[in-house]
Amino acid sequence: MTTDTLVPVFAALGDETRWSILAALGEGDASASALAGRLPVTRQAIAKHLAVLQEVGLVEPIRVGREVQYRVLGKQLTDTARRLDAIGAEWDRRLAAIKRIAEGL
Amino acid sequence: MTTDTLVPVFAALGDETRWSILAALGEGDASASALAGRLPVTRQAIAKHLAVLQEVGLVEPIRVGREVQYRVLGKQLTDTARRLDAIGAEWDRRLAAIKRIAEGL
DNA sequence: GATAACTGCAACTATTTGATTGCATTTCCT
DNA sequence: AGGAAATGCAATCAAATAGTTGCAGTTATC
Repeated sequence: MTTDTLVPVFAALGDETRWSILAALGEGDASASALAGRLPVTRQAIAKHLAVLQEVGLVEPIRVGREVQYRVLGKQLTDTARRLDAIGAEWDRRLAAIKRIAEGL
Repeated sequence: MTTDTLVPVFAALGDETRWSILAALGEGDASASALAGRLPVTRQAIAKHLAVLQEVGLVEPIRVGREVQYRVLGKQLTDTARRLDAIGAEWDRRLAAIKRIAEGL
């Protein structure tokens, strides 16, 4: 289990604007144009963010006639959460082991 | 529950070099100089990364004589994981509700 | 007390990236 | 068919950031 696939997901999640997009999509699917109506950035900026989010599997495009709606994918978030939790627990486990050895037990 | 405090943590985690620092620290506390011996970047670059990681609570400085050792904090990672999991689950819950309404149930 | 090792600060560079404007293209609807 | 609304692509700009070098300040150790 490497962090190769994990890091780009965090990079994607490390931007406020992308979170506001995700938050909006969390209330229902929407197109880039529709999102541009609600957020203080241009449609093109939103389109780029959506491309980033799609790249890391946080969002999925759905063609509906002439527009492309985007759906947020909770699974990717919960999967990422599980991996993070495992890594954090592993750190604490190892450091506790080192401490035990240092105390000569 | 806002994402204000969450986003900087992700921004910090969205960099490969910082992960290699975290991975090294996961095997035991170390100073910036010690880390510079193992990683292909300068001590000063590592110092900057450690400052970022400390800022978001992923790492903690421990003064030991003339050097400053850093310890990785698994709790911050597991806490972040819980919040992520909750958000992802909420998205799926809402979208399922919308789908039910759309189907007229 | 001198020297060596470690940390801290500052200036600078190059790359990345978030955001914009402008235009071309596709697709629906009357 | 023609107009309106949506997406796609390209060039450009400014700010953020990862990285470097150089030097000053601290703290052990001999």
